[in-house]
Amino acid sequence: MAYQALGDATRRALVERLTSGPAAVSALAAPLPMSLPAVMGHLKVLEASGLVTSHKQGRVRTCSVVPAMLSQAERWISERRAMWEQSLDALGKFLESEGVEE
Amino acid sequence: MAYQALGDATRRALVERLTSGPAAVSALAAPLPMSLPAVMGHLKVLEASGLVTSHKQGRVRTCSVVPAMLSQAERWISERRAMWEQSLDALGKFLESEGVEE
DNA sequence: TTGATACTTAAGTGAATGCTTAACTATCAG
DNA sequence: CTGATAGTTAAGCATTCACTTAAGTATCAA
Repeated sequence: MAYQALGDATRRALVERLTSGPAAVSALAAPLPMSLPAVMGHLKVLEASGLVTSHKQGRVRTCSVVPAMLSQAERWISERRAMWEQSLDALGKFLESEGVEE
Repeated sequence: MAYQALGDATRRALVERLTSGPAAVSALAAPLPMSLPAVMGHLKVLEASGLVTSHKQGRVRTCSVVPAMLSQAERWISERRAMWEQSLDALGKFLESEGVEE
């Protein structure tokens, strides 16, 4: 799932960087305080989760985000939130009964 | 961040269960194929991430989701997706220039 | 062909995770 | 008080993670 992939700060930074356009592996690695193989590992996770694609031309591998996957993660959360809001009445009663502030 | 917390399947199941209303620790643990201390650990992670709150009355600890935190996670993704869509033109040009199918 | 570039693979390490069982502590019911 | 219930803490263990360095492979440029 996408959350596993997005659970790491470095990978979120990679996704964030890629949202402004495709980039080569070394370009992605340059600003990060770690070795290139480490960045490769993160890209592999992102690609396995479907959030990112890449293709190689010559010796350069170019990566880009797959917006459909971001949408999917967004939808999961959105559905849960909607479900929760449906049961806000229950929450209200619960909080009252327990005497919790706010 | 919330993604770290949502990265685990058990914790997503807990959040999902809680979206239909508050529940006690043992009620949450009952359907899960693991020990109660293990579930406690997951709840601690969820609470640390802000996705879940709990309070104890007598010997029962009741847990509930914090919708604001789900919204925050949703917003992060939403913003990234919007940013990406802004640069869809760049992607189009990129794909053309690389001769990628679709 | 020679050297630099861009990535890839492999091996290894330390820390964090996810789990277990066992031993408590704190209610609550009778 | 006594026993059952609800949760908590502690110790230990196997696995996974996020890195590292070192040693490749494949282009490309001259």
